[in-house]
Amino acid sequence: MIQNALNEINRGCAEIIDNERIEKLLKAYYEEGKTYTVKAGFDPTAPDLHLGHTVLLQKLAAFQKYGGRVQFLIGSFTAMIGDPTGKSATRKVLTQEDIVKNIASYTTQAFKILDESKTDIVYNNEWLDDLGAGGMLQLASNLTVARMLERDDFSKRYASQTPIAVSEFMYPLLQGYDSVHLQSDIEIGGTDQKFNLLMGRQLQKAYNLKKQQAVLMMPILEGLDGVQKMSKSLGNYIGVTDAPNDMFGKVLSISDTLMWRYYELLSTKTLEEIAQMKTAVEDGSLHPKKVKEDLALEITARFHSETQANTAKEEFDKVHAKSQIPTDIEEFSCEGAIWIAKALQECNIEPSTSQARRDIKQGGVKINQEKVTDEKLQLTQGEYLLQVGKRKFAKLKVN
RNA sequence: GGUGAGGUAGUCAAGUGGCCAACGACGGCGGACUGUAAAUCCGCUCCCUACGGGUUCAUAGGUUCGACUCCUAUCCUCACCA
Repeated sequence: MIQNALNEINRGCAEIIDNERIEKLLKAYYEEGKTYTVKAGFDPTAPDLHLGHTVLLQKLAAFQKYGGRVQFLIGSFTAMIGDPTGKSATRKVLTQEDIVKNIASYTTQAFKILDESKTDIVYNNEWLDDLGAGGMLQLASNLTVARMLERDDFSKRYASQTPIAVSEFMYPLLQGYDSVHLQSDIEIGGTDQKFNLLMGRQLQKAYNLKKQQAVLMMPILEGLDGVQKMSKSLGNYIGVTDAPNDMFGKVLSISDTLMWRYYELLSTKTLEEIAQMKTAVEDGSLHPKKVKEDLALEITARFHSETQANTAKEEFDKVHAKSQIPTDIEEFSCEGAIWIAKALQECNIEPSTSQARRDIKQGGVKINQEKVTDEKLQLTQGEYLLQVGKRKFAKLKVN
């Protein structure tokens, strides 16, 4: 039993510090029914979660299955500083209203994965506000500037003379202090958080807590391109709130190699099942397309519903595999005859008439499934199905 | 504060008086192919009812028949020195 739980908890992890502690906690749960706390911090700087965040959430959910109580920590205080991790410039500071708004949409999204009854949402301003200047100084005395500058992102910024606000130095300390206050047993975060996570251990010791938290680090999920980390600013993300069709399509667009990584970090399938699929694909008995479809279905169903996921699949097959027309097409209408290039522009499927002409010349424009060859074509009264390329559609009614 | 270099299309980056709507790369778009929105190959890539016209190379003026290219001023960026 314990071994099972351990396996599931270890799955996909990049690094675990103090695995023994985790084992002991699990043992105490199975033998004495004692629960323990697992802390994860979330920075309410953006309102939307993407699959990269859900890697952590799913790990938290795994802990919940085995006696863990999640401390879902909202960095309501620290958001005002901005985490310097991986950043090359001082971050913009958020206003209180922004933070409140972000938190609300954040938690609803998170509870699609987490068990709400085993989760405590905590806000770090509740105790950090009261820390006071004295407490702050005491806290800061636990760390030397030299150690702080050892951090890659800080030293790079320092070397390149990019400004570092002193307040940013406080960030890891405050995050670590959260662990002191909450007396967390385990903290999890991304590998890029290593410094901050270890600070929790160091501070717990400094503040004479009996046990130091174990630290579990998850790898950073690659984005759709398979190279850079998934992030909104890079545009290579799958958002938790993405429409079913988009979500399904985005998963299918990843490469076959990346697909296995997503399986490991995002799927609820067991590692054995995944290994079996992998062998089957390698010896040719299973088609990789099928495997990827299953993944897309699983992920889409998690955030929407099984029915919606299946609809999305059908829709995808229809449009891409069989090059048929999608179900929902935006409709436009206009008065009087209209020039084809102008019509495409009006329907927002071409940015300019020049681009429209080019695409017509190249045979990329279709009306009612028929290729358009005449770039001077006038559309007279009637209804038309306009198409540019394989996936831009519009319906136009000419009155 | 001083000195030097530079600002060119979505990005990077050529072009140093007419051959420039401006080489090239990436990206993007279209086509072929494919299980795929991957890879590969081909084409396109400022706007305009368009074999022609219009507006571009930080901004504003100027020189010239003609300027992205020369001059002047302004704004911004970067490097070195202090």
